[in-house]
Amino acid sequence: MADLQKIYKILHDHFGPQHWWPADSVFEVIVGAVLTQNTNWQNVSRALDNLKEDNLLSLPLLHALPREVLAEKIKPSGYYNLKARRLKNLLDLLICEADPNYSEDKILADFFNEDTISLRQKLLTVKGIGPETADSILLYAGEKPIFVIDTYTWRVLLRHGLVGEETDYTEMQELFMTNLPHDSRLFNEYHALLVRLGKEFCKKNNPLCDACPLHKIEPLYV
DNA sequence: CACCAGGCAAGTA
DNA sequence: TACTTGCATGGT
Repeated sequence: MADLQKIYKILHDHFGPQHWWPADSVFEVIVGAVLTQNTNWQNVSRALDNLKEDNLLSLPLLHALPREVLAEKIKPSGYYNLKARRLKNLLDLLICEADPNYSEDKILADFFNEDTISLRQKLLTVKGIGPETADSILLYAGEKPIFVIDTYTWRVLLRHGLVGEETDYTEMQELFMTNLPHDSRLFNEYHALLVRLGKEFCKKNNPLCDACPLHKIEPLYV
């Protein structure tokens, strides 16, 4: 079994650390997690810049901002009406349990001060937050040891014969989480490396090529 | 012009 | 349950 540790080493040796998630604050990670749904990061970055220009990138301010105004600000990220609603739903969750006198940092620290499973289920109740967005928030904002699966991850695993077409999100997540130590820094770097590999070598209509660092790893038996 | 990008929920049969 | 469709901007 070509173990996942070995694949990690290959990727890390090849690409080096990826420094994810690019953001200036925990709150920015959370907002970015919603904005990046089915959208490239460059467009998300523009949307975040719009919010920063107006000094709106804070939990209380965004929560108070009318949805229509928020939608205009995040336009470059695409699906802006939808994402404005989804963000609002998420902000409601973060605010509703919090003491209004607390700072953003305190509110978020309190929010993440709970076990990962409960938090994940809570996030998944929010309309517009699915498994990937929830896990991204848990891992990259909350530093919880949970593995994020995205289309790049799926495509990389599929192309290299590590999983079958029918493998779903949960199965792939379990594959990583039962075969690796539950370390948030490892999961952070590993997922970022898989995305990096996907962008460079596993784009949607690109064939496998010899230059891919995983070109000849052994099949993985689950 | 077509196709793609760090998904998700709602609709249909 | 298992597909399909809507959402939308900006880069290649």
